[in-house]
Amino acid sequence: MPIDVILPDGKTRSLTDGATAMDLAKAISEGLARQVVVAKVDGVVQDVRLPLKSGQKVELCKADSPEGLETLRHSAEHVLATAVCRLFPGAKVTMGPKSHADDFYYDFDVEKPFTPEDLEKIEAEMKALIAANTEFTMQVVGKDEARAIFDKAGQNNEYKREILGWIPEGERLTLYTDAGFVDLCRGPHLPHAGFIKGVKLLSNAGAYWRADAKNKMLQRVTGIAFAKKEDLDKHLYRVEEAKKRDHRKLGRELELFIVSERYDDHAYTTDQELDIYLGVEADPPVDHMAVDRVLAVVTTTFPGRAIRKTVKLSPAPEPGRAQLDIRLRGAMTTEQRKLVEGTKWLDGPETGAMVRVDVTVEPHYTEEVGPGLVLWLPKGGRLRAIIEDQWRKMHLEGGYDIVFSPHIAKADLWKVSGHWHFYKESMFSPMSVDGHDYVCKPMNCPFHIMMVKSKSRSYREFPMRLAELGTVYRYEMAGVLHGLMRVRGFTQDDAHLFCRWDQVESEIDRVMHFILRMLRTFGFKDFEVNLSTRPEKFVGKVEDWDRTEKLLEAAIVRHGLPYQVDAGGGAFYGPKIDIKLVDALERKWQCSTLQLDFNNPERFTMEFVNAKGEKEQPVMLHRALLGSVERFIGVLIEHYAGALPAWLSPEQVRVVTVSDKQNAHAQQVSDALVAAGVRATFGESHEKLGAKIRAAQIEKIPLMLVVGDKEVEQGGATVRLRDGGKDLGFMALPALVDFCRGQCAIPTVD
RNA sequence: GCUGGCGUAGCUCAGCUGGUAGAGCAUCUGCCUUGUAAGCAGGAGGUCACGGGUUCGAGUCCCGUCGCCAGCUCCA
Repeated sequence: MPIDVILPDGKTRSLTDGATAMDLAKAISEGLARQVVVAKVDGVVQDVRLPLKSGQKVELCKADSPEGLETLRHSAEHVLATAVCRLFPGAKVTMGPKSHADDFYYDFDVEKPFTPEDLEKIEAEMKALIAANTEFTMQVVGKDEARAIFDKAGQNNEYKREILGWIPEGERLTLYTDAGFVDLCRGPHLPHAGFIKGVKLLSNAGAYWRADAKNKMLQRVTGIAFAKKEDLDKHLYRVEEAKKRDHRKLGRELELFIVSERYDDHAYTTDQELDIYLGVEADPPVDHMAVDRVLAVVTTTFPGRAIRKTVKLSPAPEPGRAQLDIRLRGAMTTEQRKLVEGTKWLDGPETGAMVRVDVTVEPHYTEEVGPGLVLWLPKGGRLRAIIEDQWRKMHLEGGYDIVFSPHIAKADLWKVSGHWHFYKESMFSPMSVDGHDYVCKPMNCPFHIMMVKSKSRSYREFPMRLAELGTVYRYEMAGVLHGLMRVRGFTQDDAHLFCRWDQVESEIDRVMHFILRMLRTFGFKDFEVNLSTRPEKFVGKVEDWDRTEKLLEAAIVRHGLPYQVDAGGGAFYGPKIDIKLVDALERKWQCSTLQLDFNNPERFTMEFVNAKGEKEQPVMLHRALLGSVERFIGVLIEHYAGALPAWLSPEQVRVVTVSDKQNAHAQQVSDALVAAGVRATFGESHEKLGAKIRAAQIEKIPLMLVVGDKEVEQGGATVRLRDGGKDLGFMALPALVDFCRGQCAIPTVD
């Protein structure tokens, strides 16, 4: 019996029963059949080898379509696994990623980590498999059959067994085989590997089995594949370009900021106190006994010495075991050092367990601020001040009130909010002040709430919009720190909106508009939005969630932005939208966020008096536009490759002279510009003009004014633009000032 | 925090199987008086991240600590 399928143009086509998408392609034309790599059946990607059913809508996708490219990368991943199995017979194949939208990877369990040379060999083997147009064959089997096939192929390993275990008994599963390598895989795959025209292995790094640090570390090989060689070249070019734009490199070169620079070491002297840090991994009562024992040893070894101790307690690594990590900082004699340094074991009735004690001695202290803490140098400080001034100006115009709160506060505030319980580990250790724990603030919200609570509020006062450039401190794990993008002290451009329910819709809309206006001012044009909805664990009323999720979605639609819904991806306290900006290299950065909060008003028992004279709880919204000022500046630097628009440039105009005969005039030009509000400089130099121009160009100063005898005589300067190296010719002083002011004007966006 | 790699002058980097610390740029001092991306000469700059070990001898080999980089994980 023939079946009828519907093509994208709406026409139907008759095929014999059991016909596949590949059969359909062949029925249309041989040329198409050679190009098609995957089918989209009723909107779902499906392998071209699978049979179609009558009435299905079928779209045939070529390798360069989004669906085709994803399939191609997925297949490249299997070619990678094939190549590794061929070159490293002992390698155990585990798993690749769920999505193949960007790069692909495969994790392997191997004896030794791969070296860069290994990667080259693997890539060469992959290219050979691709050149041979290695076919993928598919079989649909039961679980027992699958086990037998893995055994036969010599690819039965504990990982594959575990993966097989996740599949319900009795379910049919698909296996794909290429060049003798068989793998359990949902598919779909390319007809053959020859469609992969550009492939490159990018890196090799550790990754845990099932992303759990308790599991074995596997070797993850990551690569990228394309349907055209040119696309690969374009991609590699972009990677190179990203490297050149790295804000850490430019930040140093342009003298904007430094992060965790280290300079000299200094030896301690014996009149300085001895600093002891005890990292204790033990369960009570062993922990305290061990600490007491250690401190007893230290006080007898260093009699009369002032000792400052810090103790950090955490649970034992496993029951019955305990470990102490002790760091001693301070001056000491060689004998004292020999007594305390090294690995020791404490035992005996007091501790009740074997306790491993590792003592390290640091005889020097170092000139270093600390990892993830930024020093803004004069030029970066200027940039930051420009951004913050603009931010303040726009907020005051936008109906916000600007507030300030301290950097430290009692930990109680975050106990009230509930964050202490979940995020204590990510806060800087509390400091004890007059018997109370104080912490560096990890967020600004409690302060703003307390400002609202500072007197009884009437419904007439809402909405209240409290904005603050609040620097917060979070103890991020050492491995995640990255330039300005991920730091331990950063400034949120935070604001909290408090309003009545009847104001929520308009407030959401206002914020959306405000976010776009702010980001566009900084020169970003394209945005993507993510809407995160109610997760399984949540606080508040379901109807409030549903209501506000709809309002958020409506606001996104009203502003005509492309968006995705992350169902169940919201924080426990409320739904949110995140706005990603797209930079010059088409990379996406999430900076802005707008979030409902059904938790804090409740926990902080916030209320206001409504029109009927009743107590009512206000609605709270969090929002950030730039996200973190530090990170935003990092994004700006990378977006503009350091060549910031004139209004953001720390130095907007540099006056350069042909010889030092013109110095006096150059200084006058510079002074006139400064008086007109332009950040202009002039500095004497014995270099030739070319060298001065070069220096200004490297410093990425947007405007250069050249002054020679001619310009002195005519009372002006010749203008050169950084961008394009353009020489705009001579301008007399009044026109010159106007021109520079125009070039440096802050862009207006509606 | 975990795995791997790295740490030499302000910056970018040489420094071989262990044998007296180097270059370019920047900085400083002179000379040159200069026309749109590098004039010339000279000087100064380093406990080779820190600590310990092996060795007659360590920038080099080994161990530990700190920091950075890539990835994992995390991101209120």
